[in-house]
This record gives sequence, structure tokens and C-alpha cells, in this order.
Amino acid sequence: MDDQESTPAPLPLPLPLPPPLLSLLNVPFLFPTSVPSSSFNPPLESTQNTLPDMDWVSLLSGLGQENKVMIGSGSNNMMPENGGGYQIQQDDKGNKDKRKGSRMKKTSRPRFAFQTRSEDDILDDGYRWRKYGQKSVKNSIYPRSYYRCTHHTCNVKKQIQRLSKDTNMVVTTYEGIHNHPCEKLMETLAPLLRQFHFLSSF
DNA sequence: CGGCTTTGACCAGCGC
DNA sequence: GCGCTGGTCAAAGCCG
Repeated sequence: MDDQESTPAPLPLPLPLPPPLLSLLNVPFLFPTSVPSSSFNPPLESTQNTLPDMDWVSLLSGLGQENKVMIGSGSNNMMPENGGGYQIQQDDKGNKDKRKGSRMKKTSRPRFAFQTRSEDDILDDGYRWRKYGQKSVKNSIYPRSYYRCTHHTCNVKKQIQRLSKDTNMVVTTYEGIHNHPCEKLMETLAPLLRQFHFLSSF
């Protein structure tokens, strides 16, 4: 049913790319484009440096702590490989949820959580999202919002939650990989691609 | 009128 | 087994 379950491992990229580009490359990593890169903060510098009021386990759950992969810090902390986010994976044994249909809580899809400093809850990552739920969560005065990609064949979800102790901080968790190009990006890049194609023909 | 948000209800996982 | 919690559904309402 869900053909995203067999997604290949993320490609190591030399530079951090905006989400639409990463999506085109089928790389399950996103970082905010609507905030200055200088204000971007990876959720962890190391596994010890957790946010005091952020329930990361809960936010990234559905997998259980034993299945959570925390990637250490590195020189390029924009990259998930270098600690720019959590990558959540799950082995076959972990997928023991017996729920039917879309109420499945546990998935084997990759998850990435990113912390951004922004006044806007919703980061413009180039994709269209439809909100399908909002829940108040424990230990946070702000609710958690649930979004789904509006593309017909795309099943990517994201959760957005603002930190109660640092109200400028927004934690965005992406689940799954877009299986379609970003419309906004394609519109933006079309002239550039044409130019590139023209120049490369020489 | 279609697409989206809001929001209460429902359901399953988990800890005790 | 029970209660709490998180994730999702779906009806109702809003908006362009």
C-alpha cells in the first residue's frame, strides 16, 4: 500500500540544501527556508544537550526510544548526518502496531525534527500542507499541530510545536519523504533550469 | 463551491 | 485493568 516504506537511505550531500531541492533529490532532510540560517538551531549539539521543556521522545515517538537514532554533532550541523536533526529509524521488530488503516501510530518512515527560531509557526518549505489535527500536549502551554501534504500521492506528515519556555522556538517534525517535486520550487527554478540547459548545450 | 481550519470524539499504546 | 496521553478522524464552519 505505502510504497514509501522502502525509502533508500539519505544521500550525503556536501552542502545544506533547501527542502524543495532535497525533496527533488529524494533526501529526507529539511531545514527552514523562511528564517535566516543564522537563527537555525539543531535540536541537539550532542546527546546530552537536550531542551529542558521539550518532550523529544514523545515528539519523535511512535518508535520507542530503543529505535531512536540520535546523530552526533559535527562541523556542519545543518546536516542530519552531522547532528542537524534527529533521524528516526525502526527495524522490522519495532513495527508491531496492530492498528488498522490510517490510525497507524508507528511507522518505519524516517522522521526528522528541527528546531527553528521563528515568530511564525508554519515554515514555508515550498509544499502545501493541510492541517488535520491539533492537540494540547503535556508539559507545554502550546498545542501541537498536525499537517499532511496535500499532494494526492504523498503521505508526508509534519508536526509543529512551539516551545513553552522559549516561545520563539518552533520544533517541526517531518515524517516521510515527498514523492513529488515541490511546485513552488519548480516554478522558481524553471527559468534557471532552462538557462542551465541552454548553457550546458555548448 | 472547493479547499482549508477547527475541534470534539475516538482509538491504541504505554505506564502503573 | 485502568487511566493518561498522543495521533487521527470527520463533521461543521470559514474563506476566497
